[in-house]
Amino acid sequence: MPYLLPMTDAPTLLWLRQDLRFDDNPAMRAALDEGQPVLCLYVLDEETPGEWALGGAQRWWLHHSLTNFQADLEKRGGALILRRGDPRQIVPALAQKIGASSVHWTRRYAAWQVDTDKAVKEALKARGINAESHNGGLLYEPWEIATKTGGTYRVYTPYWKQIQAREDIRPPLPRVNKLPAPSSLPDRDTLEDWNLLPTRPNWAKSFSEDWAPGEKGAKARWRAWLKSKDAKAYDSLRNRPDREGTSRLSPHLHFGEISVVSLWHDMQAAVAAHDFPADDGKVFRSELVWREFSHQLTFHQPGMEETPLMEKFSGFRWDNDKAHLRAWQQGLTGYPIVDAGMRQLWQTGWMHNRVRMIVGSFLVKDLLVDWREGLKWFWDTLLDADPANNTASWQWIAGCGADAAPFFRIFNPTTQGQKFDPDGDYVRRFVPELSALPKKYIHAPETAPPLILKEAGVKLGETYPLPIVDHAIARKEALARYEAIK
DNA sequence: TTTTGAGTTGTTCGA
DNA sequence: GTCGAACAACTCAAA
Repeated sequence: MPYLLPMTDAPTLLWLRQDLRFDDNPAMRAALDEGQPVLCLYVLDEETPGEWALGGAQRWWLHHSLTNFQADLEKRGGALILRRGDPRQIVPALAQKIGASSVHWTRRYAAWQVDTDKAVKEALKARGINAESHNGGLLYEPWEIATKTGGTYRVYTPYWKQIQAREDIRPPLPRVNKLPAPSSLPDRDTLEDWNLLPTRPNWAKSFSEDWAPGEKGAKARWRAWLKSKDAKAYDSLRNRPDREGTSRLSPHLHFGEISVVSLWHDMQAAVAAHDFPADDGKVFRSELVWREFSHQLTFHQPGMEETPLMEKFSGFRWDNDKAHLRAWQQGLTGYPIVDAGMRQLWQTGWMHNRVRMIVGSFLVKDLLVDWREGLKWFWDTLLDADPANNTASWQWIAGCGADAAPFFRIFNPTTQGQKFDPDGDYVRRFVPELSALPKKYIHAPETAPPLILKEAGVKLGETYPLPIVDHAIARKEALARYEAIK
């Protein structure tokens, strides 16, 4: 029996990144199956060129997620070593120092992440240490889903059809309940050393009202949402920012606090038990597959964060007006649904998906600001900022990505607001200066009669901005710019 | 190889 | 107010 082996035997190193969980964790399971004590390592990489430094919002999440993970790990007899620096040096050096015979980790798929992992693997092999990476983040590896001719999918629907037809997603692995650490531990940082939490000002102070980082919080949210009334009308309510129509699991999924494989099977089981409508469950699973689709694109299209998938877009003429970008970031565009979304992002670290599309379309097509500016802002402010999802979605809304919207599809921020926030509740919550406006005018305050504005305490241009651009004019200009690169 | 069918998330115009 | 057509033609995937 492996656990009877003497503790002096070579330990195993488990290098954790975006897999901070004990349920269905293939890398953790494999490390445990080595039958030796396991040392867990997390490396904060702030120096590798090309590696995107963690955004501000995600630093807050990581602090809490690691705190909770560490506590859960210690309950299981385990130990977490925190180190800061370049993993290509730290991982092999630490593995050698503790005399590890093997190192396990969960794969990541953006080009620079793959490069880092390759370098770590080579350095370990050069030292005679076994290195194994695992799929713990996706339903399928990016190379497992191919077209009939062996190519990669650039259109979502056939990709989704193939996954539906396969029905070979692996069952979840059992939860790890014990993960004994070696008796002596190497030097390590403390979380406090890393200064991940914002101070002066503490702009994240309200985050904890909305979020519970960590595996426990992820599971609680998933279970509660699955039972909720709004979830069971997912197909229609997922588009309503004023309702609890979406699962809000994205930050948990990003940090690997919950497994996408578990979500898939849980949903299937809920449908089979008649606890969840089959059609809505299918739409939810197709959203999980959108995440897969973005990850396989990132893997097969290195440089996607910078380069439009459709080459002709390289010549697009942007305005990149700094004042417009700033107004968008601050939620002061004069379009209530846009401003509500941008303020939700700032206040809660998250934005509803429908509203992400509206603000994205507005930035790119109404303000003619380069989608990469939007990508950067989201990277810094979103708790769920993910290289694959964030990049693929910005390219999609800009019209230059895979399966992108046709150029003439330009969202009208007013009608989108009326359609998806029909009573204006979402706007009232995040744009309080408009909260007294009747719903007829809540999405277009500039059309309200003076008396109505006065009664609602709104002074356009003072308490709330006039629209910074006229949508009808901006739309025509965007179409002309697209015409120029055709 | 060539052909055929189809493509997340929309808006506007005019009958 | 509602509805269908036009937007403009391109790329992808499969037969």
